[in-house]
Amino acid sequence: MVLTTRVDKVEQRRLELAESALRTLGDLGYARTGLREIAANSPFSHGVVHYYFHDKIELITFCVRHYKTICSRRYDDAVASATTPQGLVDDVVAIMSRTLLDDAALHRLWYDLRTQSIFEPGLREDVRDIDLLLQAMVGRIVARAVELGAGQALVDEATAYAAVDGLFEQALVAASRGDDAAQEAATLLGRRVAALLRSIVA
Amino acid sequence: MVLTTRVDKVEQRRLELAESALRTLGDLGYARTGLREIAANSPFSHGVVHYYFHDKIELITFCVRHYKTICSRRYDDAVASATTPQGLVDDVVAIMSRTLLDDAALHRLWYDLRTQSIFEPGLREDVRDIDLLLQAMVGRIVARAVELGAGQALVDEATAYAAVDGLFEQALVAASRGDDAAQEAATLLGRRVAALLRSIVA
DNA sequence: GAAAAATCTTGACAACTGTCCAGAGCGTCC
DNA sequence: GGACGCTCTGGACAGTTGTCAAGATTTTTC
Repeated sequence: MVLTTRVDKVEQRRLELAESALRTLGDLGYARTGLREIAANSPFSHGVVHYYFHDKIELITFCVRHYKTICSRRYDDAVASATTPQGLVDDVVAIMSRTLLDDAALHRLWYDLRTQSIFEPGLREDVRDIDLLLQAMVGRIVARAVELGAGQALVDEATAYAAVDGLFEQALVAASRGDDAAQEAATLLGRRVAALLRSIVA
Repeated sequence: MVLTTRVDKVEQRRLELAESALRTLGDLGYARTGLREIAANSPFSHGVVHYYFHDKIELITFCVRHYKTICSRRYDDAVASATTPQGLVDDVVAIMSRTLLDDAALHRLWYDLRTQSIFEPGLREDVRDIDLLLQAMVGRIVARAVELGAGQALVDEATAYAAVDGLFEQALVAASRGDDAAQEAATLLGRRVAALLRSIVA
């Protein structure tokens, strides 16, 4: 596709800047991330940010929206291909432990921005959208476990999501203490999510 | 106790400033809270902060330590006085829903600072201490439920804490959307924590 | 009551922030 | 070739930040 309209090129630049912003936010956190730092992690100078985005908030919002396209379908293959409840839990837990280690910056960014949304109303709607997407993701896992005969769901979708999410955030905080701690956190996360899932669908 | 040593007075000033910092941080969030704003919410001027604290980090750290003395014993009475598993869960859930509404700023601050600790190593140890304290708090609730004949614990203490904490954070984020949303979040939180507790100790 | 010490205010500093803008560089079209 | 529009740079702006220090004020000590 050589034919790139002007609109396409603009959208591509916005994506480039968003990727750079995601990297920077995941590294430094929202409180310490400035527009210049984001631009420094991109091929452009700091002025260009305001050429493609009206606001800092608009850029961050764009980032958060971009994030959801990366995350929310992560377990779909495992859900589709599982044949036993045991196998489903094993696969899900393996993916979760791996993404904790591989995509740590992305996850750090997500929890940071979700917390920021408490103080910054401009972020709330987008954060809420993603939360619902992630909740549906967990819901599909639970529903599939029920379908495979693991039992019945003892809590609703929102409760299951919040509980699993709590475990993931706990692991992410623990993983920030260093490489060894991250490895251990990933192992514990796997065990704990498995135990929890078996408790809430039985 | 009229006899106040010099050390006592210093400690009292540090507490006053910490209280003001807790208020400000809970209102504005870590990213938007400056030393001048903290001082403005206290009877002192901004320069005095560096008279009692070497650093901004030292002040924040002191705040976090102060926070733990407020929070970690919140459910002890309910745990001690409960006579049935049902009654225990009801009491705990009632306290939790109430503190979500009454101490929202304090809880906002806690989740904000815990996330900041991912990016700011200077906060990690204190945050970890509090996390362990809160975990023990949840552990006492679960252990008491078992003691009262609710069944056996299906997950370990850390898992139970992370799951309940996930529900609480979910409710806090939802509560930030306004007064009506906060009321609904408190109700849902109660129902969900009760359902979760009954699932993990059965 | 004077001297000394502790406490607090005020203003300054360098560094940083988000935002904006004048102009340079560029390719495209008449 | 000249004019035009899109893209990007780099600097400037007003405001904020954490930090510090000189001096005023209060409290303590002798």
